[in-house]
Amino acid sequence: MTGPASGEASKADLVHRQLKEEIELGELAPGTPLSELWLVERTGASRTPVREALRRLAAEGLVDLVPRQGARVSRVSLQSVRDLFDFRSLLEPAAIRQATEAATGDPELRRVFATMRSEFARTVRRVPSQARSRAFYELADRFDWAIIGATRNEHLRRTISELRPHTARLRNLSHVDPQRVEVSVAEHLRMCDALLAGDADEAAAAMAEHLAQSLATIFRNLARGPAEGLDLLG
Amino acid sequence: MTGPASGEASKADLVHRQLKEEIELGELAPGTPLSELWLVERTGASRTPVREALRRLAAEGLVDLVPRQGARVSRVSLQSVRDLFDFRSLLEPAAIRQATEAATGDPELRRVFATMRSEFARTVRRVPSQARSRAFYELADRFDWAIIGATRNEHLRRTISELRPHTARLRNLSHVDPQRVEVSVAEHLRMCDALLAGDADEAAAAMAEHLAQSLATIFRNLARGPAEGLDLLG
DNA sequence: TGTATACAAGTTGTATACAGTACCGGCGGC
DNA sequence: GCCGCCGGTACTGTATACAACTTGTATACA
Repeated sequence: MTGPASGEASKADLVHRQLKEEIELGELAPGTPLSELWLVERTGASRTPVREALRRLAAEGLVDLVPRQGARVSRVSLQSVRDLFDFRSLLEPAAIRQATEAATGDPELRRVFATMRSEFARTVRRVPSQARSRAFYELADRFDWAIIGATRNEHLRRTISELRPHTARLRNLSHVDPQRVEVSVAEHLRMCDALLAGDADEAAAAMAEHLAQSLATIFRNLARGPAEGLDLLG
Repeated sequence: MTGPASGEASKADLVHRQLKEEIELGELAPGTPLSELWLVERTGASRTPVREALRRLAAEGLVDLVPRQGARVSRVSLQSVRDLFDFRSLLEPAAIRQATEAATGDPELRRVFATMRSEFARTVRRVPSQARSRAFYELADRFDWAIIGATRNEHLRRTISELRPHTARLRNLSHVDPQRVEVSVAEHLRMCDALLAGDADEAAAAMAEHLAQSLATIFRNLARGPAEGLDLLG
């Protein structure tokens, strides 16, 4: 077999997606060596698509590629976490600003966010605390994607999208803080309210606050508990 | 020959760099089809490194890659220009802000920018207007790189760097406006002064103003003159 | 014992052969 | 005359063979 069928995904796409997911979930821990031959055995594809997948992951920053030496799952340092959140704090407030403006003139989009707002509220009220964090993160993901989707600027959209796997990985590598979920729901409600009210400044401020709180929580947890899979370099 | 010598660049790197430069300079016009075989003939490398170079260029947005169809030099629309400058207006003020803060505590860095400031001033005073625009753009490039280099945040640095080829290409595809150069020098002087004075807000404002003026000039020129190599879709 | 060197294993970088698809032309039917 | 079918061509996607480099280890030597 050599060519992929008509509209289907190429093997390079499949390998790329699989590895990306495994890195996100932490199944492939930071620092894990990724030999091309090993991935060939593992995925069933040949070296060419494996190579392409690795290069793509390297471009996204999920893999560190040393020229004549090989690839490893990229490591996570305190500095990299700071950098990530600083950068998100620059981009995502701008994105929610654009989304707010887009929603102002688009009833359909408003409905989407209104629905999400009620879902956030329900998450706090009705979902048992056991399953709450999972439900919340799923919902928060959808919220983020809705923001991204409502972002007009192509570059902004792409750049934020490429940051998401890093954020997700960070969440999966560290422990979930149940208390954090409660507060984070409130932050999302604030964002929804501002967005639905058409108040772009307030929405942006709410997003900035949300990111600052997320970062603070991560750092608190790291200082307290063990840093599973994290390198404490910075 | 198969492996690259010790510290040398791989063929994929070479092809990538060569194509990037040709696209930047406009020698490969937007929309030009880039068949792998054609590039093999043209560069002397085999398909594997050529493929890798194409994928990399696609990731940078310099090439449009249609799955079973091939690659073309990416097209430039009015919308893409707007998007590019809107995005730069988000990133680069933040970058010069960081650079300003970095320079405050780093005499060596201050010296670099001080030197550049005087070079900008000299460009206006002494360089004959014939060679002025070339000298100016070279200097402006160095200025931009200095800003990028002084940027602490890894993501910010990388993202701005990836935007630069697009900006450069735009400049090379459109006609240079000698009047614009005069004004742009003044804008750069303002940025230098603010940076050296340690006034991050003013530096950021100056950068925003500079970008807005650049965009306005481009649009004015496009409305007036012919749009060489540009698709007027947006 | 410490250092330098040669060897071996494993890895990536590259070239190339093969398989399957999309596009383009001409031809026949309606 | 127009539309749909069909083959040829050129291309991409994939697999694999080969060459060169890097690293680690064992050995010889000072």
